[in-house]
Amino acid sequence: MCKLTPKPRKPRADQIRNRERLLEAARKVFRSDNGSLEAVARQAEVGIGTLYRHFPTREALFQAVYAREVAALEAQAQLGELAAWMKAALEMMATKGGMVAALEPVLDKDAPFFTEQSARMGAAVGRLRDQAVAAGELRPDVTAEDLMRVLLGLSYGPGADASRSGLLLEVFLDGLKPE
Amino acid sequence: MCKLTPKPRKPRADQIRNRERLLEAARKVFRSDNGSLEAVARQAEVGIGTLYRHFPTREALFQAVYAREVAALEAQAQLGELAAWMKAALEMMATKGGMVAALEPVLDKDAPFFTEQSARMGAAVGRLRDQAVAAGELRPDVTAEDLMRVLLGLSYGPGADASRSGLLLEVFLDGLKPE
DNA sequence: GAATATACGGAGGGAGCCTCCGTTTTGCAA
DNA sequence: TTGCAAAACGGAGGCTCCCTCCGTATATTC
Repeated sequence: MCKLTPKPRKPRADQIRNRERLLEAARKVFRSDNGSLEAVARQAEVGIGTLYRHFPTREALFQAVYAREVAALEAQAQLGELAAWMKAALEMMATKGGMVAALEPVLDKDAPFFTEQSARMGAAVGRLRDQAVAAGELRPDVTAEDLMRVLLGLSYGPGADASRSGLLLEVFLDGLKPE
Repeated sequence: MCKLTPKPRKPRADQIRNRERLLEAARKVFRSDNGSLEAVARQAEVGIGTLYRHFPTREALFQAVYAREVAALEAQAQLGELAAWMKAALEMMATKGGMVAALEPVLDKDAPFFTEQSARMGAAVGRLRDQAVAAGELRPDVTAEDLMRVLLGLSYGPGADASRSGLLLEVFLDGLKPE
């Protein structure tokens, strides 16, 4: 009388367990190792096939791992302080190297589909940015994507130096004022 | 009577020819393909072993390919205009994706040896930066490495968008003024 | 034209990516 | 409980890339 959908089965226990193991392993491996997916599977003591079934693409795994970080940044964005938010985001990226992975998809124009994570992230930043523009605190020709790009650029790639990126963000924020 | 060194032989013709082919092939492959070294060798119609003999590491190949670009930027730096130079560098990177590879080594603190290319590049930027500081046009707390970092960050990695990076550099340069 | 230093090519071993499918486990109904 | 089909598991296997090593080919030199 209740379930009109075919047959809702309880998810299997091993499925849940393995997913958890994989996420845990991925966090470790992404932070140190070269980030090979096979290494993640090994660390999780799970077959490589299992990894791919849970997370069909590398992206999917990244997204899942850093969903929590995204949520935190999203919450922080509620406060409505653009400059403060960018500093917090930078901080987060500095301490948690892999965090950048969560930002990437937002910027990838070619992404086959806008995932929920990146959509939420993008929306949060967009809101912040719009408020700042409305308040006359931000050059209107700078978009939310631009802001993400800079954050990513400052903390990503070879030569990224956490001890300097704070200063560089400062410089950038200075330049962001209109007029 | 002249050569005290053992036996100076003329370099073989095929050696020179192959080196040229490899550089040409590398330029093409780095710009489009995934940048696999095997692809470079194939494109050059040369054995993989030959590639490795000429360029023992990926870095070595990159460096050779972009040595000319570096020289151009170095020349441009002679003009002594920091802002103009950064714009030119950005432009170059936008049109020639692989150019970033030439900048990377400058930023890599862990590089086992400071190559000539990166040393020249670093020196050129350092000079520009010092002049700008002396002229009171640049915050003295920003180093030459910082400048490179930003250039790299704006044009490198996922989401890099040549059409936006010009504006972002503008913003950054605005923020660079002291006071 | 021969000798020999020099360069060439690619086989081969290691590793990662991803797919596919036979085997095992699990939830559910009888 | 027991049985069974759905769901999940694991890893072999086919592909590509990385890099080394060494037998073969060739340009220079005498």
